[in-house]
Amino acid sequence: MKMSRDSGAATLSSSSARDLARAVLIHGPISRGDLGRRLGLSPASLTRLSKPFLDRGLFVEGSEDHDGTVGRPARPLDVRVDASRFIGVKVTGEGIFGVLTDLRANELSAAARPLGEHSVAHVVAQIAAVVHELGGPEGISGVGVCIGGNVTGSRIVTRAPFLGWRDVDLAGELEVVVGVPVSVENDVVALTSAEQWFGAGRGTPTFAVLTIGVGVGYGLVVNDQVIVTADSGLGLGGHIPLDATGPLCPDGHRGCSRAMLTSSSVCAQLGIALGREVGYDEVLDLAAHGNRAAMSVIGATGRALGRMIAVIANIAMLDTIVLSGEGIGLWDLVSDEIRAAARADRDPDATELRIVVDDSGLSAWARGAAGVAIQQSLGRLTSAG
Amino acid sequence: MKMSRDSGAATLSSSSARDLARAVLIHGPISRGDLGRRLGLSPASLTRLSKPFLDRGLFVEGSEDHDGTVGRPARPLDVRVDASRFIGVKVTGEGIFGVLTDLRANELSAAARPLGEHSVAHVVAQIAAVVHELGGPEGISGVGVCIGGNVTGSRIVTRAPFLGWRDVDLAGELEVVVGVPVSVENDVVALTSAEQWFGAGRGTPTFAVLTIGVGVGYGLVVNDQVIVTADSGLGLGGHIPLDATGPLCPDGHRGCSRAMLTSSSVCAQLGIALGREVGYDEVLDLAAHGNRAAMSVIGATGRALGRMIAVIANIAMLDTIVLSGEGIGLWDLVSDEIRAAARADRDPDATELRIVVDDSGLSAWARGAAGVAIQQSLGRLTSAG
DNA sequence: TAGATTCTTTCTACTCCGAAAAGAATCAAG
DNA sequence: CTTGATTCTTTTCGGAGTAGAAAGAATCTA
Repeated sequence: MKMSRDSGAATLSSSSARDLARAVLIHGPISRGDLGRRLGLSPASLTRLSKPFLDRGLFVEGSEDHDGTVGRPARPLDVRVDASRFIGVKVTGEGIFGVLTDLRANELSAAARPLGEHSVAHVVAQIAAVVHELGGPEGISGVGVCIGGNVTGSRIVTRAPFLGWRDVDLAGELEVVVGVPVSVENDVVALTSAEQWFGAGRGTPTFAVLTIGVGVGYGLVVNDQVIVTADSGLGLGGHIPLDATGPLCPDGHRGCSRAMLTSSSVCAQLGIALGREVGYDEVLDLAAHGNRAAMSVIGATGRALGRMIAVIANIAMLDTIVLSGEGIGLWDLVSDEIRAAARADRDPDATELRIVVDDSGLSAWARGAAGVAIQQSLGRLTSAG
Repeated sequence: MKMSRDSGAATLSSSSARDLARAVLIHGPISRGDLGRRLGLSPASLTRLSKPFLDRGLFVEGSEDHDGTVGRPARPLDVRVDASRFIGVKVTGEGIFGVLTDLRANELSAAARPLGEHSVAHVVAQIAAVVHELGGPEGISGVGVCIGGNVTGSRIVTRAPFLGWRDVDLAGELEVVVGVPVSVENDVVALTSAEQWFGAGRGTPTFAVLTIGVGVGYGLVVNDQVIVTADSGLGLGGHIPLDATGPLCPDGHRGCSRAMLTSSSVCAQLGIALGREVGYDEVLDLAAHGNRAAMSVIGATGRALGRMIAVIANIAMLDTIVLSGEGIGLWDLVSDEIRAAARADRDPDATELRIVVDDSGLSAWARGAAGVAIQQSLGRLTSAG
């Protein structure tokens, strides 16, 4: 028997409702018609599905977007982007970096803390300090944390070598302190998923994310699904042979991606040439000002990066690659060489690659963590209402 | 208003019905309960969905498979594998190779014809001759053709460099001659899809297919979907740098996968050493009998293959690789070196790779073509009834 | 002011699914 | 040989979700 008591409390938790919420979140203000086409649903279904979201104030109807065409103007749907704030945190061996974001993982402010020791209690305390510095946890809908290592169930860090952790319930411990839902994810998975929803991969069903910096990160999205395997936390993208004349990596591979692309490797190469220690930013600066040794090192790095891009495109069968990470500043110096090297290792008739650079550097990781929190929050919204 | 005229003519064409047909075809005799678990459907749905297939004689109920356990024995469903025969054909620059198969792409008999010239008419005639030699087209439910090059819509060869073809409606021309439905597909896509349905990839959601022989073929299946892109026919897997000390490929890449792994390259390398021309089988034979030069060449080839496997596993994020092609005979000689090389280029903590060898050689391609015809035929069955 | 056009909503019927109960076919025990 | 336990399958019934058609709404154009 049908209840008439609350006819507005329709589904909100079905698979279509979840898809709708996701589509609106990702594709900004968008009319019901466009949504119907995108999701493969009829206009009637869109009306039905969007009503509960509107009733609960999760969606707003945008201004009537009449762009000169005849006919009734579309009333685009959008999420109430100001309705909720999230905090994303990247944990490294040296410190905690956090950002405050809106519902679309746009950075509103940032904060950082150094990390003296690696005990769980200290890391949790420092994360909480960053959360407070960013104005939380009051008014915050969720906190996302990303970390280099294996994470299961978006909660437990099963293995984080750089912190010496095994099987730490980081989400649980942090929730006790901050009092809002916490999601934990592998850093590369978080970044990849955030690029898919909010970043350079928006609307692209298949693409790869390649980050360079302290390490080499590699994430893959195929047919709108982030690929996560048991090995996701291991950094498998760091073992690709790129240059047989390059330096050695810790595992003894000559010229593999870690040996060629990480900041420490680049600095070490130039350090040998100059006979003194240099930082990554200084390497870029020297190269930009014409220092021959620096240009040579950066050039070789760029060519290796181009080769890596080509291998990824060939093997993962895709044509869009997002570059990110703290070390991506070299793109501005040698983008032509990177592109040329990538093209040289592809078939001449192959599709031109689309290389997108996310130059938000360190904060890209933290925004990725926020993105994970946002996605989890969306799941809670649509399932519990 | 419901018609009672044909209450058994239930769906048969819904998405679930298609999934059911596929699952039964792939997983052999299987009970409704297992199917329900596999497809995520309730027992009630399985009864409903399987009824029309049983009514039309497309499925049979297997013998009651009571294996000692208590309770009512399961009545497993299976396709009528004897009900239909298919022919798969591989077209190369030198000849036509065809196989007769059952509904599961098992080879029943084989036939071959040389290909003197490459005109469309001649190729069509020779394919038709092979079909007749295999007992067709009477009693044949479909013919699949695979070919190295770009194919669209499972019908049109848009580009086949080794035949000098552009935009040839091979399916259409052949259907006129043989009178049964013809499907055309890129050879690597066909093989990959057949391995997924009927071969080594059965039940594995994500895996890669790597073939060596005249060329290097590479196919990818992620989350049960064969990855097909605009570049699928180009042989992108042939451009992976593997050995900086190796020979050159036609594009000038030193030690890339084509330069290292193709039969002609292997033969040429040993040919230089011995000062005479040798065939691929002879190279393997010499290596097996201890010829130092042959062992060296095969060893280097095996190590390159291992490195390629590692790159694929790392970049495509998978742990199962199917090796096939006419040149895979070297596996028997140097499997240990291949495995060792693959392991060396992976993270020490990474999942152990599952390397599966399909040693059916040339006929693997033709069975792949038959597999495509079978899949198309299944689509016709479930859509039209 | 009256169409024309386009977007959105309402109404209704249909498809598909699952939960629960009933039925069927076996084994085990008395 | 009967009874009960177990397991698989089928039937019944109601609910969730969808699309098609027609109506309604909001704009532009003549």
